[in-house]
Amino acid sequence: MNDVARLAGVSIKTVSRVVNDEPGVHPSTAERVLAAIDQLGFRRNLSARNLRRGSSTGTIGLVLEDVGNPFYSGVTRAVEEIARLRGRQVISGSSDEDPGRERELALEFCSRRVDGLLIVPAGLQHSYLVPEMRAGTPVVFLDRPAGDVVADTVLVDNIGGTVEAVTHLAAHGHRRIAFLGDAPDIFTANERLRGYREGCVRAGIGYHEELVAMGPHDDSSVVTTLQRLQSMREPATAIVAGNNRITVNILRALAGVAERPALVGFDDFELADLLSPPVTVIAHDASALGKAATDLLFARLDGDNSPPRRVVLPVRLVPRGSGEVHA
Amino acid sequence: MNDVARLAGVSIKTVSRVVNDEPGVHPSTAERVLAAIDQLGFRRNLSARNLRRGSSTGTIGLVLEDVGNPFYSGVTRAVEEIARLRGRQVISGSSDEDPGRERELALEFCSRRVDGLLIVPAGLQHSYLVPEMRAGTPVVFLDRPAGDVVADTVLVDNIGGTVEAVTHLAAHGHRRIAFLGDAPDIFTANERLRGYREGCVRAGIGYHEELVAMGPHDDSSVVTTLQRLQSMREPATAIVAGNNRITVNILRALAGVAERPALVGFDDFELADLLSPPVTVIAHDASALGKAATDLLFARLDGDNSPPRRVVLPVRLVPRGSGEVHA
DNA sequence: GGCCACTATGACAACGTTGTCCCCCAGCGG
DNA sequence: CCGCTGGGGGACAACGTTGTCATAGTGGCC
Repeated sequence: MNDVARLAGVSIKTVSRVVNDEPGVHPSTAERVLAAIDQLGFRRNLSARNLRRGSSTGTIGLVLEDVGNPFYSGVTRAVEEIARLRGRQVISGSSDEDPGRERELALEFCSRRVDGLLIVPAGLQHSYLVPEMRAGTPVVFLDRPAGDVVADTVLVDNIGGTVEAVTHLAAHGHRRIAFLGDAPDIFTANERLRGYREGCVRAGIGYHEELVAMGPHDDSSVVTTLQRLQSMREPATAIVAGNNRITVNILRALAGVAERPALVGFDDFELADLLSPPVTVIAHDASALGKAATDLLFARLDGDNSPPRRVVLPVRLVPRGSGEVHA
Repeated sequence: MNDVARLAGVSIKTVSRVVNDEPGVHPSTAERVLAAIDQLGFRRNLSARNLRRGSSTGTIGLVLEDVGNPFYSGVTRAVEEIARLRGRQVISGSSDEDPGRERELALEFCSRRVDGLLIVPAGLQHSYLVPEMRAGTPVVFLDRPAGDVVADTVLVDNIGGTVEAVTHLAAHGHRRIAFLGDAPDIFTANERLRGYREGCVRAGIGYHEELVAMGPHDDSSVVTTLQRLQSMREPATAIVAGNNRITVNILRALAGVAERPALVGFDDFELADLLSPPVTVIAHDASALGKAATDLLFARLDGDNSPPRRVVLPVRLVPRGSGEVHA
C-alpha cells in the first residue's frame, strides 16, 4: 500500500480510501491510484485489515474426524455452503479420532481468531475450550456431544434409529439379531448400542451379550466376528451395522457367501440401492447435520445468547430388501 | 497481552518472551505471567504475530470443484495430511465448476496471504493469478491444467486411461463401444474423449460420432442416451463412462435391465467390486494426486525455482468383470 | 572500590491497515 | 477584502505482536 501510494503520488490513506470505495476522492486521483494498484499487483492484506478494525476474521473453524469419509465430506460441503452465504471461509482439519489432535486443531483455530468453531468431538474433555467460549467464540458440537462443557450440540437420533432397525428386522421374523458397532467409547457407537438393546427388549426377543461385537472393526476382524455369529448353536440371522464403514466391511466379508444374514446399516451410502440385495439402512442427512450446526453457529454470531441448545435430527429407515429376506 | 502484562506486573515484552519460550526470563516472573495467562484465558493472536514477523501465515488455500465429491474429498484429505506435517492449515472452498467462483476463492485466499495455492481449475482463464505468482505465491494446478499461464500442474493420464479402456473392451470382442463424457469444455472430459477416439482407431474399430455423448449428464439424460445407443441399427455393446458420477448414473439407469452392455468407468469408486456384475474401472488415486500437488507446492516453498513442472500420474485398469461379458 | 560481564527487564518502533482529526484551498456571499 | 463552507487530502495513532536496543541491578575479579 505504501508502494502504491508512492507510485501514485498520494498518501496511503488515500489509497485506503480508494481500495475501500470510500467517498471523497477525486475521480482523477482514484484513477491514478487504481493504475498504480494494477501495475504493482497490490492486494489488500486482510489480516492487517482485520487486526486494525478489530473485526471478524471471516473464518469458521471445522474440526471433524476425517474429511475423507463421505459422511463428513457431506457435512463439510454443507458448512461451506452456508458459510459462503454469510461471507465466511472454512478452515478444516481432521482429528482422526485423536482427542489430542482435536484439541490442537481447535486451539490453533482459536489462535487464528476464527469467528466460530464447529467440532465433531474425538474426546470427552472439552473444558480446554471454556476460556475461548467465555471470550466470545461460539462453539457448536456436531454428531457427538461435548464431554464436560455445556454447549450447543446437533445430533442425530442414534437410539431411535437402531430401535427402528431392530423393530424392522423383528417384524420380518428375525429373533437372533446381532449388532456390530464401533468402539464403545465413541458416543454414537454407544448410543446405537443402547438403541439396539432397547429395540431387542421392545421386540420381545431379549438382549443377548453374545450377539454384540463392539470395538474397531477392520476387514479381517469382521470376518472372524461373522464366523463366530454363524457358528453359534442358534446363529444370528440378521445383523445391524453401527456405521457406514462397518456396513461396507460386512458386505465385503459376505461377498460370495451363499447363506447371507439380513442386514440393516446405520448411515446411508451411495450405491446401497444398487447392490444385490440392496441394503436397508437407517438414513440421516449429512448435509442437514452440517446445515443445522452452521445455522446454530450463525445464530450465535448474530447475537442469540439463549441457553445452549441440543438439536436432535430425525433418522429414517429406508427399506431396500436386505431385511425382508428371512434366512 | 496487555491485560496479561498488567495483571502480572510486567511489560508486554516479557509476556511475549514467556509466550514464545524465549530465554532470559526469571522463573518466578515466568510463573506469574503464566498464572495471569491462565486466569485471563489469553491466547496469542496469530494474525498479529504473522503481520509483525512478516512470516508465513501457515495456511494453504485449496480450491476444488466440490468437497462433497468423494474424489475431491480424497484429494483434500491428502493435502491436509501433508500440510499438517509441514505445520500448515488448509483453507478450502468449492467452485462448483464456476470460473467466477474459482477466481473469487483464489483471490480471497491471496488476500489472506496463504503460503500457497492448490487449484482444480474451473475456468480456462488464470492470468488473474499472474500478479500473485509474481509476488511469490506458489500455485499448483491439479487434475486440470491452467488456462493461460505456465505453472506447475499435476494431472492423471486421461488419454492413456481411455485408450486402455477401449483396448480392453475391444480385446473382449466389442466393436460398438460408446463413450459418455462430461461437458467437452472440461479439460479432463475432452482428454478422455481424445483417448477414446485414439483407442477406437488403434483397435481398428473406427471412431463413430453417433456412439459419443458429451455434456452434462443427469439421471434422466443418461436414460435417454442409453435408449438411443441400444436402439441403433448396430447397438452399442459396451460403454466407457467419463467419470465416477456418470458411471453411477449409468449403473442406476441400467438397474433391472436384462440385457446390459459392458461397462468401464473412469475413476474408481467404493463398492465397485461388490456390484453385480462388478464394475471394471480406470483407477487413479485421489490421494496420490493430492500428495503430488502438495509436495510440489512445498518444494516451491522450500525455494525450488526450477521451471514449472507438469506431472502426469499413471492410471491403471482394474478388470472386474463388467467388460469381459460380451453381450 | 572500581570495572566488567551478565542477567532480567523495559521502551520503542514497526508490520499493513483504517479511524480520527486536521489542514488547505477554491468558491461564494457580504 | 474578509470570513465561511465544503470538498479533497494528509498526519498520526492504533490494532496485537515481536525485533532491537537500552538500562538497571548483581556479583565477581583485580
